Amino acid sequence: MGTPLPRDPIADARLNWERHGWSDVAAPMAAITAIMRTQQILLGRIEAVLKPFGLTFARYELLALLSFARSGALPMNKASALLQVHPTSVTNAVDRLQEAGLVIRSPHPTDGRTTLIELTPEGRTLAKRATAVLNSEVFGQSGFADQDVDQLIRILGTFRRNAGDFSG
Amino acid sequence: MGTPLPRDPIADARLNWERHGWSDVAAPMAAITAIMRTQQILLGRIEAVLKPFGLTFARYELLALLSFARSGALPMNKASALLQVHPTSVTNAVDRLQEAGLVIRSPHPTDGRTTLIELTPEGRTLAKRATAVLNSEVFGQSGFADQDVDQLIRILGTFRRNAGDFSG
DNA sequence: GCAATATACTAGGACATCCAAGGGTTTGGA
DNA sequence: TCCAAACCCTTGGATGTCCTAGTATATTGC
Repeated sequence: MGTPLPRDPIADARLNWERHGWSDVAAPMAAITAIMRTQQILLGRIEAVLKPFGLTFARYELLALLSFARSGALPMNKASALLQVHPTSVTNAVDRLQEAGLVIRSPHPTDGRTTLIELTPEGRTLAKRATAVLNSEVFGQSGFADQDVDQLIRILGTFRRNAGDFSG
Repeated sequence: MGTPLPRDPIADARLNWERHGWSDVAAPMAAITAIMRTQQILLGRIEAVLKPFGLTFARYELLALLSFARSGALPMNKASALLQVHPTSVTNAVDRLQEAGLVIRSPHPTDGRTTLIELTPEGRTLAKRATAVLNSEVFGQSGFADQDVDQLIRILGTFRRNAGDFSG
């Protein structure tokens, strides 16, 4: 997984698709496979940057989300919806963040079913520090040209809307 | 995770970034986050299609890779390199595919360290059937416009090359 | 008012990914 | 020739994701 391959494996897969008579879907196959691989590369970079903070991307995302909430607190179901992950994934992340003293669970004032996740001062500080490093080490050096960033935002935004992520 | 949100959470995150004075990296942050989410959506669709076959995407990828190898067999380390995943992930996938009778492990004829993964007739048949459904249900209905597919292949191809995936 | 339905969170299980470490096989330089 | 270094695969552990099911609380409708 270290040395670069002599050929692009995804381009090769596309050629294989075409050779087998699936030319009509070869291009989307290649695009989708490229998205999978790109996500893997980016996630690796992000996790490497967050590791010194004792954070994973899943935990960081939750921390960052809370840090932008005015009160520094959110119901778990709201966090699940905004992060677009399964509720059990939020439970998992909160468990670990709570162990680390970065968030606390507190009961919802009016709805007994709901649990609020609240940022602790330590959590807020760590979120700030982690964001600064992510900005400089990952987002600031994404390797995408500016106009390509715009293209990605447009293309993937349309895709996500069509997939039912949001209606706006 | 079912109902569409009223607003695009990634666009909101971008606004938050800009509000906090990180405008210079807000766009790449949004693009990268969109890639993460898009991958999640696509993986979900793929897994749903493969589930009736008793396959996951990881196992399918290995099966497909083998089906394109002339001999229907590949060394594990080669599969690991081409699929760009950790060797232990290949071990895991092969274990399960072997239990299902879709591949068999065989010793390398000259190198005692190497294990060959070989497609069984059942494995080859299943790969073919699964590919047909993936083509029609996922790749053929990706939701990307044709020119956007080309853009994605170009943008992500450049990114992957710069990230060291391949040198070609 | 009370039962039926809907919602919120958590527990347990199946999978996948990576890392670290260990045992076997080859290769290559002293 | 021979031993150290490199390489290949597997095991064990930590994390994350999702699904299914179960418990508790709210809401709805009769």
